[in-house]
Formats: sequence, C-alpha cells, structure tokens
Amino acid sequence: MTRRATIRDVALRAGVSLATVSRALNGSPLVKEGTKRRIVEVAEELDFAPSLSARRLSLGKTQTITVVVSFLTRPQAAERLRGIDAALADSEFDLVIYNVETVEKRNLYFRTLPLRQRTDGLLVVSLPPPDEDVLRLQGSDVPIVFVDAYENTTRLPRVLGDDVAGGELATQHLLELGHRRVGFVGDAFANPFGFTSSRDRFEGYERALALAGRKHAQEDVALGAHGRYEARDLASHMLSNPDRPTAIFAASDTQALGVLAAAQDLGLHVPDDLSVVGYDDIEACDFVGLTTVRQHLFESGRQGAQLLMSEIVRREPIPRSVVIQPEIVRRRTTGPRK
Amino acid sequence: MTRRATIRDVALRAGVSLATVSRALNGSPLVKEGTKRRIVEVAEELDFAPSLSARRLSLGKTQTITVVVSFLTRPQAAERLRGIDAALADSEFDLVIYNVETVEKRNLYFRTLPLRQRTDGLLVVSLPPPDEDVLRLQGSDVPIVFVDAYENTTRLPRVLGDDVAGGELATQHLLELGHRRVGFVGDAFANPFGFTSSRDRFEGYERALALAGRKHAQEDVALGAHGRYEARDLASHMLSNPDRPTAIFAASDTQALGVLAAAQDLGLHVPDDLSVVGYDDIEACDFVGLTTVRQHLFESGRQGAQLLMSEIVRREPIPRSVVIQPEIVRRRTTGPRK
DNA sequence: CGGTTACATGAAAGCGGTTACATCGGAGGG
DNA sequence: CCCTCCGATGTAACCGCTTTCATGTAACCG
Repeated sequence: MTRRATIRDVALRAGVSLATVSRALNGSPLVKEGTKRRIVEVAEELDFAPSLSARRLSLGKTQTITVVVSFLTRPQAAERLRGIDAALADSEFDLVIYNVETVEKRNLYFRTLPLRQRTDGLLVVSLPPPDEDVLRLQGSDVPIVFVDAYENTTRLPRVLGDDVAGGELATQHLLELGHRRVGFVGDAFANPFGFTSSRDRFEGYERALALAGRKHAQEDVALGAHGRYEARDLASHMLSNPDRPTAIFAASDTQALGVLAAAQDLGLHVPDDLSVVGYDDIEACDFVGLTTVRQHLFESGRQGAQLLMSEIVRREPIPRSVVIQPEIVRRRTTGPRK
Repeated sequence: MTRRATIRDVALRAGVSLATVSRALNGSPLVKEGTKRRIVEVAEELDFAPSLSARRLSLGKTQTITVVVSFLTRPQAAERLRGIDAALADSEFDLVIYNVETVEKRNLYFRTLPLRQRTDGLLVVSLPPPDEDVLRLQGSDVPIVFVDAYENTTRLPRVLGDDVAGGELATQHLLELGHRRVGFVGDAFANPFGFTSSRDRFEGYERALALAGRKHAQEDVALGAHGRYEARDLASHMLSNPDRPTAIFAASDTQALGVLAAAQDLGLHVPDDLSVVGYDDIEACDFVGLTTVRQHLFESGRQGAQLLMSEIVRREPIPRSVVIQPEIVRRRTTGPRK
C-alpha cells in the first residue's frame, strides 16, 4: 500500500477509459449498467478514493464553506456553529473554520478569505467587517452571508436578531412587574470590533422606558468591558447606593451573572430585593434560573448557512436581511417590585 | 473583473515565465531581486491570489487538518477546539471541522475521512473509534492523533487526561474534609460511543476509598444518562434517604450542577449539609462556586494539534500517549463534614 | 581569450480529476 | 440494403499551479 489508487488505476484494471470511470463514479446516466457495476467493484477492490484537490481544481469549485467567527468559545458562537453544521451536514460542502479574537486577525481574514480560489461561500458570524472592506465585500464574487453582524452590513445579505426589540422586551417585562427604576449594565458602546448589541439593547431599554413615560437616571446606567467580573464591579457600585434601582437589565447573560454575584456580595436577595434580566439564553441561565431574552442561536446559524447554500447552489437572489425575533424567558431572577 | 487572474496572467504581464512567477511568489532565492519586485507588483495590480486547489494538487498536500469532534457545543469541546485553533492559527493549515452527534455519523467519518486525498492530518476529539476501524486506523497513511479518547486508541498517538487520577483526587479531597460516606453520580458505563470517563473517574473514586480503608455502599452510587436533569433525579433519590452520604462526587460538572439542584430541592445546604465536587472545570463552575477537577481542556487541544503538526511537518515519530494531569480546584461547594 | 561555473530564467511534464468532442457499433427508417 | 441517428465509450484538452531539467548569460579562471 505504497501509493493510493487513482482513477487511472481503476480504469486500467476495469479495462475502460478514464472518462468512463469518472462518469460511472459520478453517476452519469451515460454508462451502461454492467460497466458501471464492474467499475464500482474495481474501485472498491483498489480502495479508491478520488483526490479532492484534483476534483476541485477540475470542477472549479472548492466545495467548501468558510466560517469566520469571533470568540469561538463563547457559548453563543458554539451554538450558532452547531446550527451551521446542521445545515451543512448532509451537503457536499466541507466546513472550514477561522476563529477571530484580535482585530489583526479580523482584518487579515476579511482581506484574504473572500476569494473564489479559496471558498465557495463565506459565513461571517458575530463580526462586522471593517469600514475599508465593505465596498470590496459588496462587489465580491464569493457569496457572503453575515450572521449577527449589524454594522457595515446594511447592503449585504445577513441574518440578524432584533436587539432593540429584545432590549425593549426585557425592560418591559421589568416595568410590568412594577419596577420604576431599572438599571442597565452593558458593554461600552465603542469597541474595536464594532459590536453593536450592547448599544442596541440599550436603545430598546430606553424605548421601553420612554413608552412608560420614564427616563433612566444617569447613575442607573453602567458600561464597561465585557465579562462577568467587570459587570460585577459595575453592578456593585450601582447597587451600593442606598437609592438604587430595584431591577437591572444586563446586556448579556454573562454580565447578568456578574450582577447576580454583586447582589450576593451585597446581601441583596434576588428577586425580592433585586430583579435581574440577561440576554442570550445561554445554557447557564437554566441552572441559575436567570430570566433572559432568548436569541435563537442555533436557528440563526442554520438560516445563515441555508441562505448561503441557496445562493451558491441555486444562484438565488438573497433576501437582504432576515430578522429573527427574540423572546423573553421568565425564570427565577425576576419578580414583582416589593 | 469577470475572471480572476491566474499565474499565467501575471507572467504575461510581467514579461516572464510561469515558473519564475511561481518561484517569486513562493520566495525562492533563485529569483533576481528586481524581477521579484516587478512580479509582486504586477500580482498586486491584478489582485492575484493563487488557486488553493491547484496548489494543493500540484504539491500533493491538502494543507488541511481535519478535526472530528463529538458534541461540538459542549463547553469542553469548544474549549479544546480553541486550543487546536491556537496551535494552527499561524500555520499554513486550514481547519476543517466535522461534528458528530450520532453513531452513524461517527462510523461514516471514521471510514471516509482518514485519507491522504482528503486531509494531511486527522485530529479526533472525544470520540473513540469503533472496534472495526481500529486496525485500519493503525495502518492509515494519514497521521492521526486522538484527544480525550481512551478506548481503542492504545496503539495510536493520543493526548489523554488521567481520569482515574482525577477521580481519586476529587474523592481524596472529600475524605480529607472528614467525609465518611461519599456518593458517586455519573454516566452509565456502557454507551454507544464508548466514552470511558465516567467509568474511569469511578475507578479513581473507588481507589481513593480503598486507600482510606473504605468501600462505597451500594446505594451511594447512581448511574444514568448524561445531563443535568438526569443527575438531579439520581441525586434526589440518593439524598432522600435519611441515611445519606454527606458528600457527592459527580463525574462531570454538568451532573454536579444537577446534584446541586437536587440539594436545593431538598432544602439541603451546600456545603454544610452536603459537599459536591464536579469534573471538567467548565466556565459555569466559577460563578456557581463549584469545587471541581480541572482538566486542561485548552491545553489538551493545543498539544494534540502540535503533536499532529510535528508528525506531518517533520515526520517525527509521535510519542504514544501524552497524559495531562488533572488538578483539583477548591471552591465553595465543599467543606468539612459537620 | 576559451572554458568552466554559478546564477537566473524558460519549457514542459506532471498532479488527478472532468468533460467537450470524436468515434464506433448497432437499431430503426426509407 | 444503405443511411441516419443514438447510446456507450474513448481521446485529449484543460483546470492552475509546482518543479525538474535544459538553456542562456555573465562572471571568473588559468
């Protein structure tokens, strides 16, 4: 077993030509039944497997879908990836992954990946393109779909959650429970990647307040770096004030968990002294009992992948934006204002 | 911009031959500095990018590492994947991913993926090969490394955690705290994928008990399907007995979280009434305060990928088994027996 | 000043498939 | 009975790159 069999070897052994073998193995109707059988037999005997590289070169297709995802290990990313995998699992496409955790990597990938020579389609997850690449991406000959990337993707095909609506939902829920002062803990709006979810969720928060004829107090909004510990510190500060909000909406579950930790530190009982709502509905919510806004993560990945496939395979025009509506999931961290 | 430029176009425009362009672009020292500059210039003008398929076919390499991973969305898997990505990020290899959640998929992948024509190397994560494939894998011409797969990989290169030692560590920790009756909640030992972690951790548990001159009571061991809810039910039952263990070692963090839920249901205070130790050290442990056994997930992925790379690139003989030792992480769910 | 040598470049043969086009034998029609 | 046409197969070009081997040139040497 020194060298893998090629289509040539099969042809020789089966006593037919290359072309016939290729046709037979690709199920062309032009090959007589008997010949086909013989060829398949020989192919198995020789343990033949076609070279993907050769096939791809010849076909002029890469048979590959490239996924560029930011912060692969965040639970959201993994869940979306599974949705993508589900959509691709029974297709002929291979799934190639690039993980982005730095701006440099992002820039590099946006410059080098959207090429016909590299991939048949690009799926970009949770990563808005940098300004300088937008135009090129619009004119790209490679189909691209963005999932969970709002900024700079207006004229590109994308699947989005409605963060504003989600923020409104969360805040509304708290207001309905009778809370008058609702705090907000989120990411700083400006960030190197151009993530907008915190900003948009905040917008929904403001809108809900406005609809109730309210406005947030300056000190009820705390923004900082993403992360549980950072959120805990922010919340600690906010809650130490004796004149504090009775509810907090956090821009992500991770941050909501930080808020919960802060409450615990301060001896505040949840939900009696403080109600908390998060965002995303990651797995941890369930066992912590965190009320949150559910994005349909798996679904967003699946739909993104399907959009991309239909564009690639059927050359269908892509609807510009698919929006997936969030929903509120009530658990144990929210209750009526006491 | 109807057709992407090929190396031919560059050659033509630069007034040199194909060969020279290829050499120039691949940094061969054989090309005169001036020529090289001109070629690079023209290449940029034409926005040239080499076809990967053609390159791969010509080189006879796929420049691809294939990762087969079970249950991609489990936090462990994602973290390991990140380790793999880290090791590969600056290499020339693309990362192709196959997610396995059914036995059928597993069988399919083990049969079709380990081929020179498909990939330069295979990294199998948390998925022991089925019996019938072991021999073929041993004789495979594609370098393969297993990560976190014990069964059927004895004669294959692999990176393993020491589950027995981990189980012993966890149990020892509880014994040192003065607990006399330590329960075990884990997965059924038999399962379609051949996972062995629960069994091995149990073995460590027994060993620690034996070293302390103890033996577990029949009713202190509960096995069932993996999952938080399943574990909660098992623990509920075990803890309802008035004559119950004062500590429980769970075979995974997920299950430990179930045990905690059961304790809460029964009004048992942790750690005063019950100590709980998990396994894995997933992210949730930190905010729940769960004492656990840390496997070095990121590290295991990284080392697996590196092993594979060195085998591929330098044709180094692979050390058979790399074992990564677990360590105990003390948090708030364990305390002295009261 | 002719011959060797080192260096830069070109020509062409792959890599392993797919497929347009040519070919050939036999069935059907006039 | 010959011509046409069709279905099955073969031939060869091509996909775009790498690399061996040949070639030309200029520098170097005795």
